[in-house]
Amino acid sequence: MSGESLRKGEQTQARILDAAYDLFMAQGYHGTSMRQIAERADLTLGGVYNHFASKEDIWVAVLLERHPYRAVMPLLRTAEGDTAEAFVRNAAQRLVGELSKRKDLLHLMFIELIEFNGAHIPTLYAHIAPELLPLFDVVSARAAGLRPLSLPVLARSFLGFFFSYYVTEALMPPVLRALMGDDALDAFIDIYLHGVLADGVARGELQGATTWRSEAEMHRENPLESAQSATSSFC
Amino acid sequence: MSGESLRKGEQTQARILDAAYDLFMAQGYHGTSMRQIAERADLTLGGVYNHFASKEDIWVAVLLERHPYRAVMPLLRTAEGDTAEAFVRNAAQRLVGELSKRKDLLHLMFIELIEFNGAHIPTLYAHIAPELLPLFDVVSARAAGLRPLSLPVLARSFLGFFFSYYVTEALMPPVLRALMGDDALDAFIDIYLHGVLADGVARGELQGATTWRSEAEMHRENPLESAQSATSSFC
DNA sequence: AAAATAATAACGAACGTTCGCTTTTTTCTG
DNA sequence: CAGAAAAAAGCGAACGTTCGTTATTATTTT
Repeated sequence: MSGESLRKGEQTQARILDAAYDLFMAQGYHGTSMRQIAERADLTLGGVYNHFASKEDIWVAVLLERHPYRAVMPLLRTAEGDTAEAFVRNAAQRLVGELSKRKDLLHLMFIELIEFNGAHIPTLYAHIAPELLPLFDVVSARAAGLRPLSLPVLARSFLGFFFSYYVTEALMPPVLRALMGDDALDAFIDIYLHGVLADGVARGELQGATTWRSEAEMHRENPLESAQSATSSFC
Repeated sequence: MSGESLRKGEQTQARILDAAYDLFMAQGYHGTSMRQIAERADLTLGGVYNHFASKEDIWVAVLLERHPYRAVMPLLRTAEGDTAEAFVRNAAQRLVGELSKRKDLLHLMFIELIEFNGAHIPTLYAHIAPELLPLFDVVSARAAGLRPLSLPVLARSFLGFFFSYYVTEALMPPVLRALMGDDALDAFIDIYLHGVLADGVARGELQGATTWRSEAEMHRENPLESAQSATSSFC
């Protein structure tokens, strides 16, 4: 019962981080107490302090160990597709797929931003910087099919565009999300690849091409009734 | 000294909301105490409770009164431009301009999401639903120049894409942001209008067209050194 | 036997909220 | 317009609870 197994203390430490992660995600940092962490880790309050000196130390450990880059970067690094379009499609689907499976991933960063004003972000980036650069190489290998945008612009627009898929998922009124249907991601990818303008169209099939004009006209016909029905479905 | 002026209690109530808003933005909901709110509103702790029954009531009042839609929707409703492209450009510049001037706008929604799990979002949308629909009409009037995407997809991609401009502004390592330069927004708009693919290019000048390939190759030459220099600039 | 880990109990401080009282403001009335 | 009556607003202290943290003591693991 030794050798490859973790030492007792390391197991407990991992249990504390597990408990803290779950609670932070559900209630935020200030909304979570040390007593809750201790109880969920099957430990007494005092016992926790044998492994972490403070509550904030627990947060930093959680942040460094569970930050979303850790989960997202391998997905992007191994994305498939020879052409730029196929690669972007695959990478976007992987990214959003993972984000929607694990809605907590970005949550961690938002807690850091909101409750700490990003005070630990420099520490975080110092921790993951070595993993960032190989990612650039993957993108640059497919650069031939892309317009000559700068690498930071590309990275930021790609991540931002599909991160926003997650954010709007949470922020949008349910009734609007329902109108969007299940192929919303395909429509997002399409916009990212080809833009919203109609000028250079005729690039093949367009998913998400619905009867939206008639919807809008319906709104114009009787805006008040639409507003009221929308209002009621919000609640 | 009466008539058009506010009653005394309403002034104080507004002062409480001002104070609470500032503190919530800086420290989050759970990170802010009623005593801090009282002090910043030049009031005693007990006095606050003459105007709000609880701390959470203050939060809801702040959320309903200061939510970003209130500031953003008039900007979009009065955006100019006859063609779809001109309109999108103008609307995006207005949106991001306002977001970067007032970095707190989205913060409010994130606090709601993180510290309350969005418990008040239905209330919020019930509150602003009547303002949402006129916005749809504005977009549908310019629909001719856009590809036939559904209205919700258009709304979500537009807001999401440029909201993400704000989010990545806060999340990205400073060294990457610096690489992007000041014309990053123009590049964002361009991507939203025309996409990232090179297939339908030759649409005129392209801002942000830098020597990014050489940068990437520099990284490939000596990845470790780049990583270390990047690491050091993070801190 | 030594070192690491856990439990117990307690600390002072801060939390949201309530209370009784005084002062100010508004409204009613002559 | 004055002044009393009513209502609203503000104060200061205290409530009971929970917070993060820390000693001290007991129990396991090495």
